[in-house]
Amino acid sequence: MSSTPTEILIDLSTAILRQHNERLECRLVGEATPARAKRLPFGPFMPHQHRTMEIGLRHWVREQVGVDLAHVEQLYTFADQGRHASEEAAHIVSVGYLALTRTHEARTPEDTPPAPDDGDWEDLYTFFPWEDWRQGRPEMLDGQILPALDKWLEKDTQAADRVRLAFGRDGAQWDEEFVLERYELLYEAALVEEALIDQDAKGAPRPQPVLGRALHLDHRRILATALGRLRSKLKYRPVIFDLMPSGFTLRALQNTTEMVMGVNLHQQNFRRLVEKSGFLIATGKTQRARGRPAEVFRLRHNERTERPLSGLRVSTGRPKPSGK
Amino acid sequence: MSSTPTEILIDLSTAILRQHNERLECRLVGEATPARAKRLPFGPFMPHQHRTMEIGLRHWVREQVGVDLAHVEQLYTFADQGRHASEEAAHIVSVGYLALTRTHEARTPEDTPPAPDDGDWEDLYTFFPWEDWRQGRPEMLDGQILPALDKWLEKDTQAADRVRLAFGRDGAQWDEEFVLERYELLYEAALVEEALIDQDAKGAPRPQPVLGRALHLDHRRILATALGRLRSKLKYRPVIFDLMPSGFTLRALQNTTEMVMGVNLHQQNFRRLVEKSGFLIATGKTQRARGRPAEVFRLRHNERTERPLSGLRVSTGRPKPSGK
DNA sequence: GTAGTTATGCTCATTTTGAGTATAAATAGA
DNA sequence: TCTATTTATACTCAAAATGAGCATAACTAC
Repeated sequence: MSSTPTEILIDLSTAILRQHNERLECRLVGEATPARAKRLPFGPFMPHQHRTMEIGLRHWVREQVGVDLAHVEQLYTFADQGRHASEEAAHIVSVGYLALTRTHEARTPEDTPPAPDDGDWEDLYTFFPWEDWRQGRPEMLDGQILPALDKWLEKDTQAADRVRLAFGRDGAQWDEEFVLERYELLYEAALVEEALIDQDAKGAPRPQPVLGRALHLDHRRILATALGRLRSKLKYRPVIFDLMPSGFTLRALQNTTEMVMGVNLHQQNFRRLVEKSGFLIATGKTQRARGRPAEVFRLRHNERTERPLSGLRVSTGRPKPSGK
Repeated sequence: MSSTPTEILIDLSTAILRQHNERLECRLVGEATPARAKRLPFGPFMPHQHRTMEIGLRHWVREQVGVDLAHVEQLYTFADQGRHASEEAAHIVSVGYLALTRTHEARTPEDTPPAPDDGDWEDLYTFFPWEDWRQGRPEMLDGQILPALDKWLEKDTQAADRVRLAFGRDGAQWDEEFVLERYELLYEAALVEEALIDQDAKGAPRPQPVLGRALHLDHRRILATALGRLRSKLKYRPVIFDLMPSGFTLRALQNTTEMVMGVNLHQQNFRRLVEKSGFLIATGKTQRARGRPAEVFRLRHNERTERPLSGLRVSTGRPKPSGK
């Protein structure tokens, strides 16, 4: 293509998440065709225009995607596009970002519907159905994933311990933060479509179940990194509020937390945790729905800078004592 | 220099840490001259030779630096070299890495001295003296840093809250993980040499105290990121063992932890914590020095893959109840 | 021996956490 | 209007984790 020895392009790919319609949603671009899956919003990094990558990113996200980002965080820089067909022009290094945004809130109950961001937002868990434990342990785990992994392990016995840890078998706990580790294992075991594409561009016969919806190139890997990082970060930094509107009930906060963590939490203890954290201030207003009206809270000082940013130490239950 | 619109080079800079001589040490390269400070070990990323950046990194580290890396972790990708004089040839994006390595252990007490890695290893805290609280709160904080920051805040009052949080004032706790935040503030307030260099290449009169030793370009920023990440990661993943030799006493483990965290820990509680974690197995051997001989432990299964990798939830003390 | 030093064992009061039960305040339908 | 249902909020209680210290063991140095 070019004669320069290493022509490198930097591509900023961003997992933009929001909470909307009782779902954790991710913004996508492009049309899904049989040949090409959708992809994350992206833009090139242009060192001459933007001093830092984050500035560049915020810029084209606002232009192309039309949302204002609350929290922005660099995730990881992937250079091994070689794991995909390297027909692409130059070498592309993609820097993955996680961004959180708030849905616009209706000011009054009768206000315009929540400004249905015209973009293409999809439920995050369509890409990682095995990560959503809110309805209990997903059946696909015991029904499809673990059997298929076991079959794979017969050949590659090396990975047995990684599988055990990532998928919480044999006394190991399911750790909801290991999103990336699980996805990578499924990729290696050729249980996700991206692996099949990479292995063999010509439609080879698909073995095994093909799990979750695919994305362009390694974008699902970036998305997995994003979810894992967000789940992890929730516990020690107050990022959850960047997914919330300015006023919200504790139940809404809990719902959002549960969406992100992929598990259900104990309501009374969640309340205790949040109240003790001191992040919130009651507004005095209430919001009514079906049962008893709920108090509306807002962030203290409208800012997160107030206290030792400890985050919500949400816990997903104590490990059951195994044998011994 | 070149006519291509965006010629980008990727530079892998690595903070390689080890524990040696009762110190937490960092590997440096280059000679310090008045014009140029030392720098972190680095190498270019060559997409044609190495499939992933980490592979490339491990390769040239072994060649040039001559150490085997235990833990390797990508930290952050910095593109704003523009914050430095952009006379440099092309645009350089530097990907920062954190790597941990073990010092070679003498097999018997009379063995060859611990293979004094011929490289240039320096005490990490010469670059961040304010981060070491093992001898108590560093005097330079109240003596130099905070007064200078206050003076700076008179002009830029915006940053007051960031300073409060990062440096733990007005009831905020000192959070040992905020290494980067503190360094960035010192940079912005022009209290570190790198800031003076960037602002004005020609030796302008140095105001203020100049804190800690400087490094090339933004390498001290990478190092700050490394220390912060390591301090944070200790608490939830068992990375500390990648700094330890194969057999060690609990006191040695505690010393290493204290070096990293920059604080002293309660010995008995540390022991309880480690024992409960189940990471270690007593070898039956003991190691004698001055007082009662200490038992030598080693990692379980010689691997970290055993259990829910919870890390050592080291605590640095409960926040003192302030007013109310 | 004896003093000093370090490792290890154990106790104890608090705090945090997981898991309930109980009560309050609304809606929806008979 | 009454009643069942739903949701929010308040409290309780036992178990586990945590912070701090005392006590003892097993050495070295003199």
